[in-house]
Amino acid sequence: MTDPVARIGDVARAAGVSTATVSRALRGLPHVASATRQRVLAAAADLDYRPNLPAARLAAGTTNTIATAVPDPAAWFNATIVGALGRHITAAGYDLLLSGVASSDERQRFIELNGVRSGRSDAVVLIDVALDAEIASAFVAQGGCAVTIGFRTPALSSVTVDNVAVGRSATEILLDHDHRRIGLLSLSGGDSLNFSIPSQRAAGYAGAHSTAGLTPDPALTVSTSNSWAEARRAAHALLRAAEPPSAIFAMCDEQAFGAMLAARDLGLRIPDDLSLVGVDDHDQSRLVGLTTVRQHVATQGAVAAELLLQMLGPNVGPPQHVQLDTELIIRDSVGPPRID
Amino acid sequence: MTDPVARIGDVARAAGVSTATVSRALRGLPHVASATRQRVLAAAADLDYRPNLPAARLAAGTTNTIATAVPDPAAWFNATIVGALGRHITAAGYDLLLSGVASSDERQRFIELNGVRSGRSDAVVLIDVALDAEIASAFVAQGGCAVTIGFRTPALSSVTVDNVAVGRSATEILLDHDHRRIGLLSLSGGDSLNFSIPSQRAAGYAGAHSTAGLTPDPALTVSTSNSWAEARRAAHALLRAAEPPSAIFAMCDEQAFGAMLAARDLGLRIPDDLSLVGVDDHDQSRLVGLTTVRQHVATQGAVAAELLLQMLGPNVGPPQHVQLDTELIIRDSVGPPRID
DNA sequence: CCTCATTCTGCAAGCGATTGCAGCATCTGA
DNA sequence: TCAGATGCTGCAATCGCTTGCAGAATGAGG
Repeated sequence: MTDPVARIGDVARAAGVSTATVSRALRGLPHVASATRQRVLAAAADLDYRPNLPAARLAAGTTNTIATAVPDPAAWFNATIVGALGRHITAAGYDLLLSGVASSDERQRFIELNGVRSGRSDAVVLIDVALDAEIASAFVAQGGCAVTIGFRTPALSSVTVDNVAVGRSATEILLDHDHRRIGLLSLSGGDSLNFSIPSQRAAGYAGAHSTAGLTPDPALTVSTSNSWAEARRAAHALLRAAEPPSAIFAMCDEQAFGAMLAARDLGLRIPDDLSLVGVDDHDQSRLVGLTTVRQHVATQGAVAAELLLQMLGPNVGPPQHVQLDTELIIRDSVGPPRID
Repeated sequence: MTDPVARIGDVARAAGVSTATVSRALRGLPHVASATRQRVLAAAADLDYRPNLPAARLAAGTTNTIATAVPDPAAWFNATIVGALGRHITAAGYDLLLSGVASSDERQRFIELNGVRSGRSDAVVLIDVALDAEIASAFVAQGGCAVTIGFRTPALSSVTVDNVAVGRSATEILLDHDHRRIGLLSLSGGDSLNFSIPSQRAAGYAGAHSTAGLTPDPALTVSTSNSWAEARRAAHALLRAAEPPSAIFAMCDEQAFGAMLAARDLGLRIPDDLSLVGVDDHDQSRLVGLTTVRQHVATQGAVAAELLLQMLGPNVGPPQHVQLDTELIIRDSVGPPRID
């Protein structure tokens, strides 16, 4: 059962060289005669040798692993980013470690666990899991390497979108259609992950209002998770209030889907009885004709990977912050308010 | 910058004990006096000590890591499973390594990379990435530990659903509504990952037909990926054929969404002009009123985690195969065929 | 033919934990 | 008070690979 697996020494013996040479040959390092390299490769193949990773990592002091913290790995947005991120870093020879980080305790734990000191990972990417500037600085001071997606901390590289612009343009299209009571389905991020996106989009929402000389009714704002079921309940409540909104801005498409369900429950047609704008441009948004502010999600993962690989490369620079464009995608969920 | 990080030796010195004792104390092993343990914990906290993982793994010969192979981590089904899986194994103190495995080459590479010998992971879970029985046996012969989700190989533990029953019940409801030309949107799995699910569901589709004394028209079957865009094109073609189907059975809800789009493109109403059944019970299915065969996706991940942890425990048994129930969820996408 | 530069290659010292075994206290019961 | 348990600790050997340094071999130039 536990057959003796080949070690580097066995390969060395078989090839008639030292372990040092085997190590170099197998990793394609220079200073190995090509004849020798061939011999080593043949011996390794012959013995079906696999280097032992922990040993290599211990000796080399590097892990070739990138750890990701994700509030909810099953959410479309996160899954899409992780997919893109994984594809890129895997191509570069890194492993992807995935951690669900749903609470600030878990976030704290994640940071501690993945400091350079533990040798668990070479770098870290944080998705939507905002960090105190202080913790971030401490992290890099210890040699930590990180990029954040969805929020920005000076000390860390980041990839973001302009979330106040997102909130603004979503609100504006509604305003432009003469809506005056616009509900806001805000996003609650886990418990207290300092989730900054909702407040920024809300700022855009408020900004658009004030530009139009209006003040939004605070009663029209409710927070829910990105689950459509929860959003549905919230929208339901909103729509059955004494003075219901004629339109809803949902901070993510999944919430908008929930709002659609609520509208259907109440016999409201979209956009005749209720206008709706979301954010993300979820795969399914097109299906249901949802007008939304698209952010290029997979691209965010790809860019993050790029930043990471760059940081892990030979010449490190200061943290970089890239902000991606967003665009309003007009479909069929926005129209003029119904005239009663 | 590279401040001297604390090693186990530093903690030992600070606590006035040996590294052996520190190691035991920190891991909660027995045979440590509680006073000593306190002293060690205090010293460790004081120095902000983190064990070096590669070193620990090398010495202990165990990695506390589980590697997952997933064809497409961004797909809803996979993301949901990974989320559930991750939650459970993280709770048990394991790390989750995620690998996208889109081709059979990558699958092969994944297996090689994650054999016990490499010390990359303690166990492996394969999602929808079927394996030759031979490779599977070789894997366990070398001490590999694995559970598969979505397909079954004798040598490995597995969690599955009865996919022919799935195909059968989806088809039956259509047949029961007097549909006689039922289109089949089949799933093509990457290139050649031996993706067995489509053929099983297709068998159920054929079986239901023959039970009813019918033979399905092969021209009504088309394969696409699970992208709704691709499914949309395929359904489009199907519906514009000379003799279009009056109903479509889509092997996953995402495909069904694509079919819905196609129907809309062509001005067909559901279920008046076209009936539709999917599989999965995707989050959004409810939103669009899709009748579907639900499989409990998150549960599959949870059960897989359970099997894994059990296999990694002290007493290993033979591989276990658990098959989860499915259920037909009736919504609004199935009706009688239109009478021309 | 000699010297110097240029490649290769091997030696051996780490990397930072874990753990079997032996040794020393302390405790128990007679 | 003494023998035998029992409970804590420490010693030191490992785990398997990487890498700085020095030595050997080869080639080029004069």
